[in-house]
Amino acid sequence: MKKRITLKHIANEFEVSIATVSKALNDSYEISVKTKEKIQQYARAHNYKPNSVALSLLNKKTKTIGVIIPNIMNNFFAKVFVGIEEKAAEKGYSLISCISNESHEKELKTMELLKNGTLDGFIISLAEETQEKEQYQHLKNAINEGVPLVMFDRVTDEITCDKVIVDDFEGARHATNHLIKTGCKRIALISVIDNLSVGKLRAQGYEQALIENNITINPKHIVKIGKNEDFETAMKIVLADKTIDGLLCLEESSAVQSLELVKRMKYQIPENLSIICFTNGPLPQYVSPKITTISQHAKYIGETAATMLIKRLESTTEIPFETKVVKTSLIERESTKKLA
Amino acid sequence: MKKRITLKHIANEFEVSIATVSKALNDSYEISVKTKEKIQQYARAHNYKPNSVALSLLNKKTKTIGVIIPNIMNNFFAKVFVGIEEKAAEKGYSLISCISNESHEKELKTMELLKNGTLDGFIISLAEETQEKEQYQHLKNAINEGVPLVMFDRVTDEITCDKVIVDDFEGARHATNHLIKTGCKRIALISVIDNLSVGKLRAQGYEQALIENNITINPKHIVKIGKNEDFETAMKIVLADKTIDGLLCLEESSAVQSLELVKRMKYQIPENLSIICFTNGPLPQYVSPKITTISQHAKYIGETAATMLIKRLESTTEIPFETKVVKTSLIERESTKKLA
DNA sequence: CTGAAAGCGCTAACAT
DNA sequence: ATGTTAGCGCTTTCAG
Repeated sequence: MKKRITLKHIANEFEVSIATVSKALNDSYEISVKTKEKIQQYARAHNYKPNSVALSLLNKKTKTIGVIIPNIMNNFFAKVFVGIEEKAAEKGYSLISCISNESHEKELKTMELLKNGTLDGFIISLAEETQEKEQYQHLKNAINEGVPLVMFDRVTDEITCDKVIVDDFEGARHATNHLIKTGCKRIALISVIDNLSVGKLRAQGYEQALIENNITINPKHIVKIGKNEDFETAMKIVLADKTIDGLLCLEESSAVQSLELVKRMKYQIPENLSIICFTNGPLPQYVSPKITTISQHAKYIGETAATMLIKRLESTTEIPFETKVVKTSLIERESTKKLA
Repeated sequence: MKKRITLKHIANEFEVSIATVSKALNDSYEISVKTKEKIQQYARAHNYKPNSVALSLLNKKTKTIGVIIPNIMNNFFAKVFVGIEEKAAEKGYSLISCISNESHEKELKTMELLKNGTLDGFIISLAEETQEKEQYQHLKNAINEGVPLVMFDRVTDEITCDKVIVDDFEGARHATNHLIKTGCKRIALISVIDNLSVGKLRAQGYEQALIENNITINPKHIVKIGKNEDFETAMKIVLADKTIDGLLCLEESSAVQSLELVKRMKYQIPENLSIICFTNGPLPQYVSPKITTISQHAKYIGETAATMLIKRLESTTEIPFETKVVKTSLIERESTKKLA
C-alpha cells in the first residue's frame, strides 16, 4: 500500500518549494520549462492526484450535488436519477445520494447533515410524508442559507426555487380525453396517491376532461385508496358498477393489479374496458395486454434538473427562479381502443 | 442569504480565540462553564455547523463511500443500493454513487476520479463490459493505493478484497432440482447474461443438477442469447422441441417474455411447462401466472457489503479479506407445480 | 524563474 | 481557563 503522494513529497524530492511544484503542475508561465517537465513527469510517474478535499476547502466548492429521492425502487425516480447522474457526470459533478424512503424525518436529517459544506446544492423530490404534513422548514432553511435547490416532481408552492415538474394535470386530462374519444363513457379514476401533489393534479385533470365532455362527475367513480385499505376490495366495490368502461390509474402498480382483477372477472380488454396508467415503466409493457401509459419523460426531467442546478452553481450573476413544465406523452398500447 | 458561520466569527463575537470556541463547542473540560454556555448558545442560535470539508482534510477521512453500480434500473441493483444506503446512513456515512451503465470506461473513469481523497472506500459491482474484457487494472490500482474495496455480485478472482456474492451455482442447482422433483424432465436453460460471471455460475448449477439426476445434458436445451439476437426468434427455435417441459431463466425479463410467448403458443402453465427465474423483482409477481423466482436477497447483500466496508474503515488493526456467500431462496408461485 | 507567507476551517499539543 | 502554534493539502499574491 503506497500512500497518496502530495505536493510536499514532490517538493522534497526536487528540493524546491511547494509553491513551485503547484505552479509547475498547473503549467504556470512562471516556471521554467525544464523544471515543469521534470516535475510533471515525476508526478505522472507517481500517480499524483490533487487532493480534492483540500481544493474544496480552498475554493468553497465541492463539485458535488446532493440528490434526495423518495424511493429508488420506483421506476420513475430511478429513471430521473439516471438522468441526473448522466448530466452531472458530463459536467464533472459527483452525486451524494440519499433515499428518504418517503420519511419526513429522514429527508430532514439528511438535508441538515449534508448542509455542512459537503455539497454545492440539492436536487430533491419530496417524501410522501413531507407532502402530507406540509412541513417545509428544512427547505426554507436551505434557501435562507443560500444553498441552491432544485425540486422536481413532488414540489410545493411554499418554496421558491427552481423546479422541474410534469404536466400532470394535462397528462391526465389528455388521457381521459383519449378514453372518451375511443368510446369510453363511464371512466373510473383509481388513485393510491391522493396524498401527493401529483396525485391531486392528475385527479383534477381527469375531472376537467369530464367537464369538457359534458360528462357528469360521479363521485363513486373516483376511487382513492389509502395505504391501509385493501386494493382488491376497493376495486371490487367500484367494479360492481358493470357500466364502467374505462380506468385511469394514477400509477402503474394499481393498473397492473386492476388488469389482473378484471381479467379474472372476464372483462375483454380493451373491448369492454380500457385502461390507461401513469408512469411508463417495464410493468405495463410486460403484462398482457400491454397497458397504454402516460410517459412523464423521467430521464429528461433528471437531466433538466441537473442542468438547472449546475447552471445556477456556475453562474456569477443572479438568475431568476424558473419552473420548467415537462409535457407528458401518451404511449398507446393494447389496453385502449384505436381511434377510428 | 446568510452565509455559513465559522469558528472565527464566533471567536470575533466574543473576543476569544478560535481554539477556545472550538473547545467550548466540543464541551472540553478546559473551558469554563460560563464561556461554554454562552458560546454554545450563540452557535445554536446562529445555526453553526462544523465545516465537514475542513474536518475531512484534518482527519483524512471523509465518511463517504463510493458506490458503483452497473444499472440502477435493474431491480436487483436498486435493492442492493437500498441496503447499502440504509446501513451507511445508520453508521453516519454518505454515499457518492455512480452508474457505470455497464461501460468499462465509465467505471474506470469514475474510480480514478473519486480516488482523490473524496472517498474512504468503494463498493462496486462490475460492469458487463469489464467482465467481458477482463480488465481489472483500475481495481488493482485502488488496492495498491490502499483504498478499501468491497465487491458484490459481479466479482472477479483476479482481485483480492472483501466480497459479497450470491450462491448462484447452488441457486440454479436447487431450482433445477425443484423443477425435476415436480416432474419436469426436459428443462431448457435461458440465458441472456452468459457474459457475466453470475450467468456462467448459474449455468453450471443447472448442469450439475441434471447430472445428479442422470439427465443427459442436451446442448440444444442450453439457450444463450446475445444482446444483438432476437429473443423471440431464439425462443421459438428452442420451443420447436415440444417435449420441453421446464424453463430456467437466468434473469427476470427473459422469463416474463418467455411466459407471454408460451401463453400465446397455448401452453398450459405449469401443467405442460414450468418456469423459474432468477431475481425476485416486481415483474415476475405481477404477471399471470405469477412466476416462481429465486430470490438473491439483494437488500441483505447491500447491507452486508456496507457493513464489511465500514468495519474495515473503522478498524485499527488489519482484517483478513473475506468473501461472504449469500444463499438464495426459492419463492414458489404459480408457474411451477406443487411438490406432491 | 523561484520562494515565502497567508489562508480556506478546524483540531490538538503545547504554552501561559 | 484561555491562547498560541502548527498543520491537514492546496493556491495565490507578493517578494526576491
